[in-house]
Amino acid sequence: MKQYIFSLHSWPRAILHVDGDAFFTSCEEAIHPEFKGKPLITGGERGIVACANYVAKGIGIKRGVPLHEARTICPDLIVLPSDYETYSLFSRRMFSVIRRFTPQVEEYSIDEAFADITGMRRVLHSSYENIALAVKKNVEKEVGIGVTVGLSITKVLAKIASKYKKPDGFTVIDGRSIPSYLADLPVEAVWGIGHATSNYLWKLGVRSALDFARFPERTALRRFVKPVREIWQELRGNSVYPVITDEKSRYASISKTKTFAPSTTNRDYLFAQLTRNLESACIKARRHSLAAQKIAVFLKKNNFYCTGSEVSLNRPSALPLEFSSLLRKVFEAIYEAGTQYRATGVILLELIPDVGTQYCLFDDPLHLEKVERLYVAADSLAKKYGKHTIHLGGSHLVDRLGTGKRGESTVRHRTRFPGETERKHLGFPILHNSK
DNA sequence: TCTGGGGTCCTAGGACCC
DNA sequence: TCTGGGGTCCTAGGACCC
Repeated sequence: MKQYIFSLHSWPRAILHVDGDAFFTSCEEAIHPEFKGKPLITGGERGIVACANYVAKGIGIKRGVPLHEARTICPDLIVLPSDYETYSLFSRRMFSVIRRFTPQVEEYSIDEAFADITGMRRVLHSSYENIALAVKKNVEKEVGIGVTVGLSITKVLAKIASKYKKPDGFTVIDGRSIPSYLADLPVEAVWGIGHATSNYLWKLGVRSALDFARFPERTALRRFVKPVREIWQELRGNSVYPVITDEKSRYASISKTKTFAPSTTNRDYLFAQLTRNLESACIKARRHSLAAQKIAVFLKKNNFYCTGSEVSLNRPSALPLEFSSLLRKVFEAIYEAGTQYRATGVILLELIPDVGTQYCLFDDPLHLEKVERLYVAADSLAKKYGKHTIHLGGSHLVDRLGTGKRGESTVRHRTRFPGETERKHLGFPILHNSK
């Protein structure tokens, strides 16, 4: 068995990386052809450029630029809010076109896919290069957006190929031409090599991707940590990253963070922000029928350092009320009076499908049912009137109305909160309308 | 680069238990 | 009570990516 797997990977694979060109704006142009050829950006709702089309890029409007600056550069700029629902639709269409060529498709992000077409030449009566070209042509024709395609023998090399020329690029890196593509590529431009690693490699005398690929094996195995070792292998043409075909519908985590300007020391304000983070995260979790088994809470200081804590729950949940007294306790443990904080965040972790409530021995099923019904109602109201139509009352109320010990669990070592007292539920929680 | 928001994976080292 | 070793679980946090 082992031998079989090994031999399967011993001949070169053919891997495609398909990358949407200025994806968000391309989707908008597909819907509104009248925008084509004009400077266009999305991100209007956040005040910064999320995506710029190539016309806008040509006059210096890049991702991350503040809107007012972009408008100064180009008064005629067309500014649209990002419409993720629509882009997801285009994304799914792109993936389904690629799937016609091979079932081995990885939905890497909303605008990127990897596809393993190894062994498809005979089936499709075509060379790998022509299959790759056909993928590009078909996506463009059927989805109506431009894509860049890279073809090589590993994922990292396919990524380098698609990056080599864009937009509307098509690059093939076969085994023999690997060195010529890596020679002029700075090592920090390789997928997976960030600041920390490139600094380290710099000290070892590695400058280009080719230096990295040619790094002696003995030293590489000893000096590189696993992720770096794997990239090193991939650059040398040894495929170690599989194309992951699992549906990416399940999140491992859901986070909500909020940065505020100016920063603040105000404890009530910070807690209220955390409460809102928690609610938003839970809304998203419920939308995907997921429940968290763990929650992380953090505060970001002005110097960008975060203090926070992770806590396990004794029962998976996506209902803020069940977390609320826990949230309070974690907050009290990490908050330092007088410290300026610039952001808050909540992360729901270890998400599992929410298959109805699993009651614990000492839970009160009647109460839980009430809480659940409440959120079903809240979610349907949110659908009609928008998020946060209904939310938990002010932070002082949140504390008083905590659901007591239920829903909490053992809080481990560094985040132990002694002196916890059992609190009886005070009746139906008070909610108020934010409008 | 005066730094938004949403994710994933890996690892060192502490806690706890023989 | 002290000492040592080994295994497992878990958290904090680093590093990267889109």
